[in-house]
Amino acid sequence: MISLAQIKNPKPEDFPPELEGLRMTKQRREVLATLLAERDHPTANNVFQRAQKRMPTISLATVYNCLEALVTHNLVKQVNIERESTRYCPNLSDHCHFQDESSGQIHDVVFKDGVKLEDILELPEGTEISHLEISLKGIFGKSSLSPK
Amino acid sequence: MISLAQIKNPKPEDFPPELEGLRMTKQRREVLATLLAERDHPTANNVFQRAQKRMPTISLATVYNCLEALVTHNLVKQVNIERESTRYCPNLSDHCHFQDESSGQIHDVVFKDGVKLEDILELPEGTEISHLEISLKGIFGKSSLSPK
DNA sequence: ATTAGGAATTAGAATAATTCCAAATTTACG
DNA sequence: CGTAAATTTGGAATTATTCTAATTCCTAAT
Repeated sequence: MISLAQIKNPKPEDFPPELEGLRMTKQRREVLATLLAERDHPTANNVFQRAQKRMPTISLATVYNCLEALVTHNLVKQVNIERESTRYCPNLSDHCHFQDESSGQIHDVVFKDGVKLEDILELPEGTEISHLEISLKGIFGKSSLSPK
Repeated sequence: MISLAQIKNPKPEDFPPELEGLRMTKQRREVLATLLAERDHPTANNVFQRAQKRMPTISLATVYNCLEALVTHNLVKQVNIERESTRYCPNLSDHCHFQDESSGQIHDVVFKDGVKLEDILELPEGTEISHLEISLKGIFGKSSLSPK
């Protein structure tokens, strides 16, 4: 099954009427496409402003509703960094978030090779993890790649 | 240097007038003692209610101020779990937080032996971590120890 | 096509945690 | 002791998010 999150820049039209059991309404399409178009971890309000450009009648409440629906159906992840407003991320692979303190930008960070967090924590027998979030702050080193 | 956080049940009177460069006012003493007395990750409001019992004139705003001061001076840590209200934790050792979904209780979880999170993340050269938070949710297994 | 019924959208009101404010109090210190 | 700076206080303000109730939209059965 091809993950839609992988598609470069899908237009709202690209989404089938149902996705992961979620009814794909015009607004949900728009919100999802907005998230996929610019993967910079926008807040609900950011999404609202961007979506409004293509769909001027969409409301903030709807954006909240759509985001909630998308999160519930595992098409989008919520990103919490300290007490800041919630951000949204369409990267569904296992990763965590690093906020660079100078730029404010949030970077996705992955685990090295085959590391699983469960393996490095002292958890009692029988523990079941249903949700896990790691967030970091600091100075994000200039990756030697991607010059400019 | 003996860490005050280690003392079993310190009374407010136990704190010196300065701690980590922080002026220890009556209220700050009280808030810190409250946190150390019951280490169950209370919210600001929980702390307020408890502190009020010994100091009926303390205000919620002051509790917020004191908590902020204590956090800034590294005597207390803030605990964020998803969008819930901030909780406070006087355990200063490296650890993360696991919220049991049936009881709502929050458990401190430590890393196995000598694991450092930095070692398992794919971070670009030169990255400096200034803040790091890991939070988990799920079913917290009954530790075979501590029967009752 | 038409329509009934459930789901989704909308605008605005409501909520709740947290922060701000300005005045009163306390504290440190010369 | 007297003064300046820091802290506390109660209440107002803020802000992200949720709720509400009315409307609109879909679906799918006739």
